[in-house]
Amino acid sequence: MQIKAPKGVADILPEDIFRWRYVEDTLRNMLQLAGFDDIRLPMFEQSALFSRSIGGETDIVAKEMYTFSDKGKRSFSLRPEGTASAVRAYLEHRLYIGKPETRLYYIGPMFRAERPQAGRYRQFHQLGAEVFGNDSAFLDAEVIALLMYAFEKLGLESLCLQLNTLGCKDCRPQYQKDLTAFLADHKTGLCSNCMRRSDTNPLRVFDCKNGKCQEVLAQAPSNIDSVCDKCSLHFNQVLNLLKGLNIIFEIKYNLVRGLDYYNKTAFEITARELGAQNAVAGGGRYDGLVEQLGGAPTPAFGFAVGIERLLLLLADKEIKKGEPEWIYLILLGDKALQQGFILQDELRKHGFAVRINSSNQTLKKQLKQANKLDAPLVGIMGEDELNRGCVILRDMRHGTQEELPVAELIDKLGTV
RNA sequence: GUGGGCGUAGCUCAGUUUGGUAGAGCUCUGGAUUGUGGCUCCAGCGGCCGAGGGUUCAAGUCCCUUCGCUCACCCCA
Repeated sequence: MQIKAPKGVADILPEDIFRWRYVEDTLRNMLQLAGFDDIRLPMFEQSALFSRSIGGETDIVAKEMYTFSDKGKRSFSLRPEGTASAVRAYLEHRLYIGKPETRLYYIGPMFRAERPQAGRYRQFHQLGAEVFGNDSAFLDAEVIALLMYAFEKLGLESLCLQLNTLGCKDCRPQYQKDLTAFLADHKTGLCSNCMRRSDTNPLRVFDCKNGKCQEVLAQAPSNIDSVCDKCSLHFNQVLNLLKGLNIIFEIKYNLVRGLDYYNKTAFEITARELGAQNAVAGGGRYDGLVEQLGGAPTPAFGFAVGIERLLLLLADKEIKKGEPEWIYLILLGDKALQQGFILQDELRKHGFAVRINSSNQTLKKQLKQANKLDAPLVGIMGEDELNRGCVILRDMRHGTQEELPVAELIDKLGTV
């Protein structure tokens, strides 16, 4: 039996790389416009980093992490997301020193041991961005707007921006308590799924499609009424700023994120076309996390974009490849092959991309191979050309060619 | 972890209902005479029909088991 890639883990093949580059470059450019710096974070961390930040009871930590121990007793985990690492690096290297705020972004693979399905993989790629040290609603709106702009540049339409406020450490616990108490009182009216959820993830109950559950929930305490004045003010400010930028959004009071560290603004950008796993980006504010991981109290806001999901949305889009100029040397006979080999070396040292055909086959066959390789230019050297110190330069796109001295080839290529 | 769908050539798939010699298109290789590619035409290579067991004179086809892929639940990017 052939060894295959693990379930949910995919090769990104050469023929698809240009699509990845297109998406990554577009997002990178957008982030650079807003002063984000690139950071490269490790792909595994001490397990405790994730359980402490994401939350030990969350699905991500409780059942989706790839955890292993090294030769000692230390437990490590492949990162299931990037924010925890970013915060860790921010603290470890004192990236806050000398700056009023710190803006970071990173891009790379994340790992979650879930059952794969459309848009969900065990190794997948995220671009994440984090801002530390700014508690203003202007930041929330700025970053969300930036992301929407990037998606617009990518040519994505019909995306849906959903927002919610999760409250802060002062008002959220009370709401959670109220809601849990309410659900406990009305357990009999709920479906089995919701009964389970009322313990594990109470807010999720609002998502239920069951009509009976919805009837019960109509009486439930509402999130928006329960957040404190400060949170409410912050949220409304974010909404107004977005409106001022003509960004269309909807408020989704049952939007809840699967990571414990979020507070206040939470958002998700979804795409109908994607099927069940329809979130292409998600994020929000996490003002308590830096402190929780041992730093000074530091407000923070961040998001992550799922690259594969973005690529799924762009699957039908024509993306231009950018065909580089290069020359394929067709060499007929041993002497020409020797000369061509040296010429290949010289051309590369002058910065021209070049490959020789060392098969010593007939001209016809070598031309066919040039065609299959999509060579834009071909240099032909046989006995005749060799004797005259010349080479035929053929443009494969137009089918035109000319003969010129080998010495002039380098100059000529510069002008093609 | 739990369900549904699907596994036949490198790729996309017929063939399974009703058991009877393994198929098509694309790709690939060679050819259509001399040192000029793409287009066309001709020929050819390529398969333990996912794997194992069972029924049968006979299994790609029917039965059981198993593995893989995929979609969905859950959750998330």
